[in-house]
Amino acid sequence: MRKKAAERQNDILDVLRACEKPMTAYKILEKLQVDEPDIAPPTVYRTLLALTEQGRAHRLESIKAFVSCTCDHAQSVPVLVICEDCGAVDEHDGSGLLPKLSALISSTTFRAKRHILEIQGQCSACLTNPVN
Amino acid sequence: MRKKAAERQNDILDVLRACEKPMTAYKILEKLQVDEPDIAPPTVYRTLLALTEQGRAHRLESIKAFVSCTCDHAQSVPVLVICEDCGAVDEHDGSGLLPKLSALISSTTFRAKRHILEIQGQCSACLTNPVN
DNA sequence: TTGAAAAATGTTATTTTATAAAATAATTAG
DNA sequence: CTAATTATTTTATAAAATAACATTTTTCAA
Repeated sequence: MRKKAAERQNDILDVLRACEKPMTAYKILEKLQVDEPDIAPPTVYRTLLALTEQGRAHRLESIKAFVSCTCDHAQSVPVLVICEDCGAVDEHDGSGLLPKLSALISSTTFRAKRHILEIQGQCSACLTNPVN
Repeated sequence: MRKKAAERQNDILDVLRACEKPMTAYKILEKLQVDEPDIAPPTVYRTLLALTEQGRAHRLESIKAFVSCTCDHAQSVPVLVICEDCGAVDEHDGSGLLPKLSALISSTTFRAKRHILEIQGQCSACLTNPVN
């Protein structure tokens, strides 16, 4: 028996929501394989592609991992804030940055399709308690 | 005979400058191996790390490739604009975005170390001439 | 000097991430 | 129904990155 794409997508979103830290594709794969041992990498990557295209999940390019979207899925400019120490990721809506961003690049001549905004550093918890 | 790090860094910058398109670590490796067949991946990655830390090169996280810096190497917020069609990359200084960015994230409680800003889309040449 | 400790670089091997291509199953149009 | 199309899975491999270890160079105190 094989699963419909939508069902698979929900499975993976469930996995992402269950861990509040970002997960790599292969970590997700491991989790899925607990119930369905025969799942292979392409299934995970295909499903993650669908989820990110829908805006229901985000790919953290700089750390090769995925999180579920916690903001408005329709927003076009997610700003992902990554703590280097504990790995926690916080999401913000960066649409307010668009005017400045467009002004910066020659926006009359470049058609932007995707904005990638990631910020790496230390979250307050890790600054306060460096043991983390 | 082995090379000093600084010399190696210049070699790799030369490679990056010679091609105006972004290069992956392994493409760079291939170029270097023309003259020095025994170079291995870690040499390239170590050198690229030094170059990016110095700001002399940038890593395009979303396409796993590198370009030489064409702006002020000291700038902290490079905005890298990537054409999906022809692969060309344009660099801008995004320091002007910092106030808005800081306001967006809870900057009092998060200490930002690195900003990653990449924009994917179509450059004017590819919009005009879709054959590219 | 010289040779022991530290730093830098090189090498081997492996791990991690990602995808191409082939195979199979489901769906749909006739 | 059943052939054609589309979607999904499987197998196998490619591509990217790094861990661990080995070697060379440098530094500097004795």
